[in-house]
Amino acid sequence: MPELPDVEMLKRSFDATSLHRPIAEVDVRSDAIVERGSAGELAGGLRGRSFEATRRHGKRLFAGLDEGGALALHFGMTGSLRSFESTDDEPRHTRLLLRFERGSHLALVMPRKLGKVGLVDDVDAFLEEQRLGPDALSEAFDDAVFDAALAGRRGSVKAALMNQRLMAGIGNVYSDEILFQAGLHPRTEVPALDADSRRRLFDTLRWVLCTAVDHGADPAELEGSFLLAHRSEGASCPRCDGAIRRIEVSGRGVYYCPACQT
DNA sequence: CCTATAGCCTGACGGC
DNA sequence: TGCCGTCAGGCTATAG
Repeated sequence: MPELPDVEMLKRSFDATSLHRPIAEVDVRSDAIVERGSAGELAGGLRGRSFEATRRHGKRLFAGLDEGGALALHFGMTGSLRSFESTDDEPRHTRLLLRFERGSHLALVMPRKLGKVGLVDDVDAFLEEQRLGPDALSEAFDDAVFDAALAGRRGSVKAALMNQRLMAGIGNVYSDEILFQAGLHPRTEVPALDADSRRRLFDTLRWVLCTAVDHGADPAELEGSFLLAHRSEGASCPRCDGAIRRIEVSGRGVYYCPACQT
């Protein structure tokens, strides 16, 4: 699930359920997903604290703590958050469980343990250390920055869009969506784009991400003109009704419409 | 700098 | 029903 629009939704639900409540109990169920310190240190650093505000950067979510520092969340391929009241409602595959005072719980649910959680002192320093590019929906990421990110690249446009060091937030699904909306074939190479098409690609990228966020990153809500809900071999193209195809590009499954994307 | 590949993990799904 | 292969919305390390 978790690319930029999805993580934005997770941020909103975090904000709605889990701010300004002292954390009474921390249960780390999987040591494997803890980074920068041990499970014990993570639990110790959270217990008694409360979250004051969250910040999203690309696919990452940071929950700032009342006495400084932040909990950094990375959702991997299958991570999400669930808030619930009764212990009986704890979801399957809970890897980190927080119990707040006054009863409510927050679970980091992650069937495949490909994500990470950890404590960071300073979010900006962490982003720099990880060498993450600008968030793809931030003000700082304008068409000039996009152009600069692509300058001198030899590989595919898709790989560039998904490169978190160039721009943060786009993964396999949304890169497919952007290419579909831009009418570009998934194997299009960066040097094949002139200034005009780069500009159009940038506008498309912003439009796709904004629209996805506005519609709750929900495939059902984006049904109309989006490829998102048609990611299977032979599905019908939402634009031309032709057959969607699946090909392999650098080890990832790519869905596209051979008629619309040339 | 860039690509391709394997690996990390686990579950869902389809075919036999 | 059971077993097996394939696929899955991320990312890193490695080799070329």
